[in-house]
Amino acid sequence: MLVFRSPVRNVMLADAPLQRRNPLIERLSMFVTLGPDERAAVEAMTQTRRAIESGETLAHEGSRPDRVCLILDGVAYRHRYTSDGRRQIFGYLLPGDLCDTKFVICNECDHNVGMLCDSQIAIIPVTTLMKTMVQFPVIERGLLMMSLVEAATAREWLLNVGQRNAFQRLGHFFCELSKRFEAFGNQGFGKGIAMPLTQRELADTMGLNVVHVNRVLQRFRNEGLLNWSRQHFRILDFGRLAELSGFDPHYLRLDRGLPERRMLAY
Amino acid sequence: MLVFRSPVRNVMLADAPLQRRNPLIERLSMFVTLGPDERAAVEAMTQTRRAIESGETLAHEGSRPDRVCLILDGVAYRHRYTSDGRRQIFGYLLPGDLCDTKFVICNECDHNVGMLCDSQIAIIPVTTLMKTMVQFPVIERGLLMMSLVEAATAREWLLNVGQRNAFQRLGHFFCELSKRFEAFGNQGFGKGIAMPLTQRELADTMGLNVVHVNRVLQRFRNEGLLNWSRQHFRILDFGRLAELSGFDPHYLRLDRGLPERRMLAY
DNA sequence: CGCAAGTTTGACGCTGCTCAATCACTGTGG
DNA sequence: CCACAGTGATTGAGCAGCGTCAAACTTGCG
Repeated sequence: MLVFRSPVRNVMLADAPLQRRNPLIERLSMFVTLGPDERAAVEAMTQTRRAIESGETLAHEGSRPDRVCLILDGVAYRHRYTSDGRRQIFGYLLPGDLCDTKFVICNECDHNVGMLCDSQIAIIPVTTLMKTMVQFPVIERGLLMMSLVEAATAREWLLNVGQRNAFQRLGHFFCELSKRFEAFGNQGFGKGIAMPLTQRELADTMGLNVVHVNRVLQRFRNEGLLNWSRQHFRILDFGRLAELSGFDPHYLRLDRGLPERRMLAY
Repeated sequence: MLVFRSPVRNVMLADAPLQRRNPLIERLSMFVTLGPDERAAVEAMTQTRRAIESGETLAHEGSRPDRVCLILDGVAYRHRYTSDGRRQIFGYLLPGDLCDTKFVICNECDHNVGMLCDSQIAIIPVTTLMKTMVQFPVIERGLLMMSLVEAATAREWLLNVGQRNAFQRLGHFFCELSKRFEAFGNQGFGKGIAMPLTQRELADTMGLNVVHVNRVLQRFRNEGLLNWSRQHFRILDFGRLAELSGFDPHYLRLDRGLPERRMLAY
């Protein structure tokens, strides 16, 4: 079995040094067209970088952060615990995602953001972010779009957990992840995607139990739909998996992204 | 059995004519402090009013609206159907709620908004909304806060559906509704709350089945926690219900609202 | 090598779903 | 005034999807 690191990191390192690519610029370019000034502004805003270890917490429920973090490389996850100790995962942050524009306005974080692997982040002071948004409305619009996609994804997850069975839930989730990675131009896509999740995380994402997740994953394997192993997955028959699980990528709004990205690639 | 109409309509009609109260002003005042000019602007923005019947659709999935609707009186609900015909309800819009600021930016509606009873709405052209937000940043901030609370509520629902059993889900939902109504100063609160829902809607909200919802409602009744009958409910023991269902109202951000509202009450 | 974390398996049972019938209430038309 | 239909609530029987518990196994790592 092929072993590789975070696919995103892979791309970054293989194609160009981390310093040369800015995932936030790429992400914003999926929704808006950035001019040279705007790119420079995003670049400037994301200069303060920092390594962060797996398991560390980027944002604590109840805290009042004065900065926003950008995932440059790695994966984070939003989550919260119930009073009786059950965990629900609300979403995963991939490179280019921000954590969290909203706390700035709300003044208070209402859930936790933890790291799933050793990662690189950029730290953006709130004041800098604000100034940049005021000066470049296009950037503001792009950030707004990003948060709207996140909200749409949250609705999709609610529908997923509320209305679909375990098989469909997991299928839908993997389709979504796969599309998101694809949109970043992940080179390793054909061979599989690395995602630092355990079956525990999958369970807490889908409102299921670890044992049952395990059994559904086996069914995926037996039916030739998907292989999950050692935090790597590979969808073998995307069309069928999408159909069986009712997946429609529209809510991710990746459609506009593709031509844009092609333009960015020179 | 006491019979009354929509409690909100009730309050409106009993306390002051609809024209005298603007639910959007009240709602914004929960998050920001509006000056006389800003109130006037909100007032001006919401002049175009219209009656709308139960069952009508305010927004269609896939449509590209050029206006935003404000619920003045009545209840709407956001929902979407899966490809196999199951419905998930994403949220309920009460007087003061907007449907939908986000579509403006996204340019496309990703779910439906339907009316649960005969209602009154105000129609705000997007251009007017934009101008008002630019001219009065406080209003923009208030609207942003409103959409953040909605996003936080969506997360709470995901946790609810993903991690809690049927009893807790329903209990949590009723606690939330009750708190939201309470925040509007609903006079009939002590006697019960009218909410134009069938058990079918409750089921599609909670990711449950109608039959099971019915049985849980009976259990609430038998345990002296809550009465639900003919689209009216009355929580008999809020404290216990909240505890049993793990409800913590923090995510609704009503805390700031209370002193504000008191000031508004003269 | 030995430990810790994660995965896999089996047995068992409960929560919640399906199907189907009945009841209660409301509005309609004759 | 009553018959009737439609909608929603309620009930029962039966069962399956998924959860719980517990143990074994596998993998990675110091």
